[in-house]
Amino acid sequence: MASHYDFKNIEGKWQKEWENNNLYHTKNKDKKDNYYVLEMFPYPSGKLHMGHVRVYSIGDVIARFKRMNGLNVLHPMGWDAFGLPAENAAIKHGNIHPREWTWKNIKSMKEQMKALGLSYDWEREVATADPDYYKWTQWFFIKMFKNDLAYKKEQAVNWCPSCETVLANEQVVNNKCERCETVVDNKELEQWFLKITDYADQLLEGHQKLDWPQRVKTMQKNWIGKSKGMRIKFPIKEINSKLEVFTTRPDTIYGATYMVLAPEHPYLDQLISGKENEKRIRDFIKKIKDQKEEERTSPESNKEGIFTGSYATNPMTGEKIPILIANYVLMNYGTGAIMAVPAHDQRDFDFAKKYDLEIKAVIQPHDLERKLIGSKIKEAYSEDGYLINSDKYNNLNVKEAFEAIADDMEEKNIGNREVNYRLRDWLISRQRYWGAPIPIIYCNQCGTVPVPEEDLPVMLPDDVEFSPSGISPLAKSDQFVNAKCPKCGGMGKREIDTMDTFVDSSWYFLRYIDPDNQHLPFSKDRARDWFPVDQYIGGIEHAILHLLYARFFTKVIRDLGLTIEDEPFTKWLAQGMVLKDGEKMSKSKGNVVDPSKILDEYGADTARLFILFASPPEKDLEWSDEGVEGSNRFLNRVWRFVDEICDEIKDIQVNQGQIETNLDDESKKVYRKLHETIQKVTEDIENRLNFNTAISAVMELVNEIYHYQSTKEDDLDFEFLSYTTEKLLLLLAPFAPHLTEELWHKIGNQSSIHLDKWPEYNKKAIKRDQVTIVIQVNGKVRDRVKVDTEIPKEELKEIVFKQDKVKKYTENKEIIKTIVIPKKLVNVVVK
RNA sequence: GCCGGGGUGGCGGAAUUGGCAGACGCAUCGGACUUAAAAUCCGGUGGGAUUUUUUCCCGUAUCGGUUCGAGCCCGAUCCCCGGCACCA
Repeated sequence: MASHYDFKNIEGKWQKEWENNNLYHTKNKDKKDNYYVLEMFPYPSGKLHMGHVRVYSIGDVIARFKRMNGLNVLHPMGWDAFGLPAENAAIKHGNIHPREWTWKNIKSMKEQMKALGLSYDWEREVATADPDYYKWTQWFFIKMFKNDLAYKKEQAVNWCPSCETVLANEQVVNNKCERCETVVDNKELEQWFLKITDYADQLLEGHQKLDWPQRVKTMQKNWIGKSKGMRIKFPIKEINSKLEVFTTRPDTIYGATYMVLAPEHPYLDQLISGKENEKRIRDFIKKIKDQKEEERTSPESNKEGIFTGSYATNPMTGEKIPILIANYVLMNYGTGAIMAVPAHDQRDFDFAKKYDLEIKAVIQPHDLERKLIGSKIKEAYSEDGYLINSDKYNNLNVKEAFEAIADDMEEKNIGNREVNYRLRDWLISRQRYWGAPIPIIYCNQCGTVPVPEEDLPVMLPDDVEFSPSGISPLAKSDQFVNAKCPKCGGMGKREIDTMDTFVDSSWYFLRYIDPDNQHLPFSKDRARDWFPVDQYIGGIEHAILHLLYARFFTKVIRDLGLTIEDEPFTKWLAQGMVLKDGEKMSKSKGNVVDPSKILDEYGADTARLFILFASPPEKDLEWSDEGVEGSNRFLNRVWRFVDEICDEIKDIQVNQGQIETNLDDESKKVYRKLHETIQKVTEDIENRLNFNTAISAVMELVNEIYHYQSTKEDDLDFEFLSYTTEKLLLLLAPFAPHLTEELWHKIGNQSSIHLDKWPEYNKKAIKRDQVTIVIQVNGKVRDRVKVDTEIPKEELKEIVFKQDKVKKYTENKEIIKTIVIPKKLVNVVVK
C-alpha cells in the first residue's frame, strides 16, 4: 500500500468536478442568510506570489466554513487590471499591447487560483480595465463632478520623474514614489481632485462602528490629522489688509511676539517690494524654495528666516509685531502663516533664540516650582497651566482661556473657530495610458463639460504611443482628443489624463453584487441584500490608501442614494506578510518561494494547510520548507488512516443518535476528543479566525485516533470509526478541500463534502465526570488529584489535606487560608 | 518627538476570563520495521541540580509593585516592528 496520496490526480479531478457542477455559484437571495466574504483583488502581474496564496487561503476557509454553516456565501474574485506594469511591459517589449498583456496575465493567474482549489463564483468576475467596468468608474466621476466633489485646480503636486506622472499624497512615502521609490519632485500643474476632505469627519467617526485592528484605525486617524483651533486675523496697516493664521493655541495669543510666513505666501510680494533689503529677501526666498522637500520639512534641519521689514498688529494686545519669512512654515498646511509664541512652542522658541526675538511667557505651570520667568526660559512650555500677562484672561486655565478668548474673538470678528486637517484632497489625474479616461470635454464656448452618462464609456483609444513623455499618451491620439462638445455641438478637446487606479478599486466590491447590470453600477436592492462586506481580508499596506479611498467612495455612493450603508467593510482582517529568512520575499534578495513549485511538489492542500498552520493570520509568517513537509506528512497521515479502513466502513449506516451508547472505554476517549475538537475548531474559526490553533486541534484528534488504533489493534469498532472519520473530514474540509472530498467519497458518500453541514458538538460528550485538580502550597504546584467534577468545596479541601505532599509542606506551619477554584486548583497558604 | 503593536524553548508558535507555562508542528535523540536506507509506526526532548521510574530549584526582555497566585494587571526601563512628524 502506498504511504502517500496522489495529490496531483485527486486535486485535478475534483477541481474539474466542482467546475462542471458549478458548485460555488452564489444565488441572489434576501439579506437574511447572506454572508459576503472578500479578499482584496490582485493586480494581474501574471503570477501568484505567496502573499496571494495566504490571503486567498484565509478567505477560502472562511467562505467554506460559512457555507457549511448554512449561510448563502458571496465569495467573488476579480482583477485590479489597470496600472503601470502593463504599460511598462508594452514599452519594454514593443510588440504587446497593455490590454493583451493584462488579459494574458489574468488568464494564467486565474488558472493558478483554480489550482489552489479556491471556491470563487467566477460568474461574478470583474476586471477594472474592462469597458463594462470602467464605464461605471467614469459614471461615478461624473456624479462627483456634478456634486462638486470632483474639481480641477492648479497647485504644487508630487511628480514622480521615473513614472512620469503625478501622484496622490498617499502615494508618496518618505518623499519617494510608493511604486518605484524614486524621490518625487514638486510641479505646479492643473489637475483633477476628489474632495475627500469634505468627508474627513465622517471618515474619523466611522471608525467607531468598525471591527478593525486598532492600529489600522490609528493609522487612518494620524493620516487625517484633525486639529481644532482658530483662524485669527492680524491687521497689517501698511498694505491695508489682514494676515490670517491658524493656531491650536489661541489661549497663548498674548505671547505672540512675531509672525512667520511661508516663502510661498501670496502676500510676500506686496510686503517686501520697495523695502531696502528687497534683493536680499528675494534671494533668501529663492534659496528656501530651491531646498529639497526633505530638507525643508525635516524637524532636525536648521530653522532659517529673514525679516520682511513689515509689521502686523496683534489684535488682542494692539502691539506691533515683526513679520518674518522662514523655512519652517509650510504653505500647504493651515494658512501658510503662523503667529509665533516662542515661550510656548518649541519651534518658535528655537527660531526666536536664533534671531533674538522677544520671548514672552503667558502660561504659568500649576506647579510653582517650575515657574517661568520670561527671559530665563530654557525651552518652550507647552503643558497645562494658567494664564499670566494676558489682561482680563489672567488666572484662567488653558482650557477655559481657549473658550473665553475664542468667544470674544468671534464676537469682535477677529477670528473664528476652525478645524484643520492634514488630509488633502485626492489627486486622481495620471499622465499615463493604461487607466480609465477622465470623462471630460473642454469646449471654448461652454468650458469644462462632463461627457453625458449615455455616452459612456469614454473608450481608451488603441492608436497611441505609450512611451511616457510627461504628458498623457492619449494626447497623441487625434481620434481621441477631438470630440464634439455635448452642450453646443462645437469642436472640443477631451481631457487626456486617466484616473489613478485607486479610483477603480474604490468600488469594485459593489460591482460583484450585480456584475451584469447595464443600467447602473449596481442596483439598490442587491446592495441591500449583500452590502456591506461582512469580512474583508487583505494586506496592511493598504491601511491608508485603498481603505480610506474605499470608505470615502462608499460615503459618496450613499449620498448619491445608491445604498444606505456608510461603511464598506464591517470586519477587516489585516493579514501579515510572508517572510523568508526574516525578510520580505523579493527578487533582489533572491529569497522568493514560487507557489507553483510548492503546488507541483506537494499540492494545493499542503500549501494551504501549511500557510494557515504556521502562524495566526494577522502576524507575519516565516516560510519554512520543513514546515511544509510537516503539513504534507499530516495530510498523508489522515489519508493513510482513512484509506486503510474505508473498505470496512463505506457501507456502514451510522446511527448518529445511538452511537455513544455502545462505546467501550477506549472509544469513549476518542469520542470525547472528537467533540472537544469540534468545539475548538468551530470556535477558533468563528470567533477568532485563528486557523493555526484550529488545525493543531485536528492534529491532536488524529493523534488520538492513531493511538486508539494501535491500542485496539484487531478489535476496532468500525461503526464508531465511520462516525469519527466523517466528522474528522468535515472539520478538515475548509482547509484541505481536495483530500477531504476524495476521502469523503471513498467512505461511501455520493454528494460533495462541501455541500454538507458543519458538525455540531455534543455538550454531554465533552462534559467530564472527573477532573484533575492542581494542588498548590503557597502558589507552588505540589501535587495533583483526580476528583469528581461537581465535588463540593469542603469535600475537596478534605481530600487535599489528606495528601502526603500537602502534609509534608504544611507540617509545623500555620495555615492562613485555602483558596479553592472549582475544577481548577486548590492553593493552601501557610506561614 | 507623538501614537499604535510586540518581546515566551534550538525554530514557527500555544496558553481564549489572573489559576498546571511551552499545546500542535519543525528540528533533534532513542526504539520498532528493513540485509540496509528512505518512508512509516511508537516514545523522549525548556535549563539546572539530584539519590536519575526520585525529588527539588530556576525560567515568559529587565527591574519593581499588586495578588493566595502574574506570560497575562500596574509603574519604570531596554529592545524590535509599524504609522505620523518643523502640521502651527
